[in-house]
Amino acid sequence: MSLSFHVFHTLQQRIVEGDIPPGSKISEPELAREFNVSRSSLREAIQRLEAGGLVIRTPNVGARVITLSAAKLIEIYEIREALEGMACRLAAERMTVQQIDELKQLLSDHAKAESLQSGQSYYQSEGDVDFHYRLIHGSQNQQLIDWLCGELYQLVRMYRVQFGMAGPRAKTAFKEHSQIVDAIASGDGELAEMLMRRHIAASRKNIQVKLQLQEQEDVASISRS
Amino acid sequence: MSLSFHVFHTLQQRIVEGDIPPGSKISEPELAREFNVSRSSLREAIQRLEAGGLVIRTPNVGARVITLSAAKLIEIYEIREALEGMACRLAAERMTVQQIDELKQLLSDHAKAESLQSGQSYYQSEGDVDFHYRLIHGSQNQQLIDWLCGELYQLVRMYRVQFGMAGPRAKTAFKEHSQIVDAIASGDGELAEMLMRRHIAASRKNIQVKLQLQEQEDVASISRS
DNA sequence: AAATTATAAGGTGTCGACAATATCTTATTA
DNA sequence: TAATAAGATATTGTCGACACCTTATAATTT
Repeated sequence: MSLSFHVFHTLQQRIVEGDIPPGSKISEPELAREFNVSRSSLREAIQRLEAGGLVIRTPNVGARVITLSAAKLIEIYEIREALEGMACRLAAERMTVQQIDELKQLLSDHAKAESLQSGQSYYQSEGDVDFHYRLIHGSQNQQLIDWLCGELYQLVRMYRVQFGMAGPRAKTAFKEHSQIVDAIASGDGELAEMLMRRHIAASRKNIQVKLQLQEQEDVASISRS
Repeated sequence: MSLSFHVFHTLQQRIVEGDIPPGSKISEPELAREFNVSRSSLREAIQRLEAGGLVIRTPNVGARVITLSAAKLIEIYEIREALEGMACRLAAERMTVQQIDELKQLLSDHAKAESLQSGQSYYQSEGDVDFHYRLIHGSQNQQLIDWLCGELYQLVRMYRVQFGMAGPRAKTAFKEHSQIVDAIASGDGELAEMLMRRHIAASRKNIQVKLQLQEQEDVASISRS
């Protein structure tokens, strides 16, 4: 496979997983040595990271990993609400009965896994992503699929890791997912969209209160010191 | 300014304006000679074009300008409906009175220009874009702004040029714009979003019937030959 | 003659090097 | 001592060159 692509892929993973922390300088010579590639290949990798919104390059200075903020996370969720809502509407109109059955299967698998493990680890990290992933593909809108499952997905993952989100919304989310599938199964695009939008908006609000609490803790710890 | 950026900008313009037609091969050596730059700089420009979705690169083969299709255009409008709808909702909640006044001013300017020129040239090509542009910025969602006014905007422009769209929707669109501004002025985000979605959906449907007609003509001309 | 293989040409991927710019260190001055 | 200026160092932007892969052309075979 292309050398620069391999470097890109590795760096993307490291950034998203927090191995290279937000705000870090991306040094071309240093990384070129580490990967044993020329700077040309490394620069191409960096450019892809920039295109994916994971790093920001300033002319004649270099690239830095993006810094995360609560405000930007909210922005992402606003976009997700609009886009995945639309994806859900289209999915309701376009998914085949077979695809819908597979979605139902996925959901019942989650139900079992949840009752078994009684934890959110499986559900939140794997199941939730899987569910949204399939639904987006059900929209059969390639541009939508590419963007949501590519660029935006990596950003969401990065925030999940950095802000440590597992959330106690597992059971609630499962119920919401079920309702969405029902709407899709009955071909009600309008309802499916509305439910998905509420689902994501609820997730956003959940995050907002959590972040506000964190902020208050930070303020408290500062005034304590 | 960065050399590669200049090349990128020029090529982007040529592609969008149709000067380099869809499906064309992008030859690195050829263009490097034309711009008097090294292949490195040119490759960086091509990569940006790829990131912007204007060209597609296949490994060890090279880059080609994207090919346009009715299906892809519909996809874009589905995305715009969702995203600009959301932008409109946010704008209604967040725009200052001054910004809203400017928007009203813009609209009345359009009204004058329309009655004066009695044509759609000014309105459709400049006014429509201007209106949507301002509204999107009103959302104050930076990610949304970047994507809609950057990547997606260029794609829309490219389709407009290639498919020759001016449309007799000037008067209708103006009325719809007015309603949207009214909703924003009264701070009704829900209504503003709905109106914007209808506005874009109507535009999409308008395009769809036009494309269908073109297709029929094409079929007819083939059977005639 | 058509299909297949071998050869030649052209293009892309990758590399190391140099020039221009930015950053850090040291010396100077108020 | 703090701020500024000058120099040294490191990093980025750009270039030309080479190796590998793809594509076009010519030769061979059935």
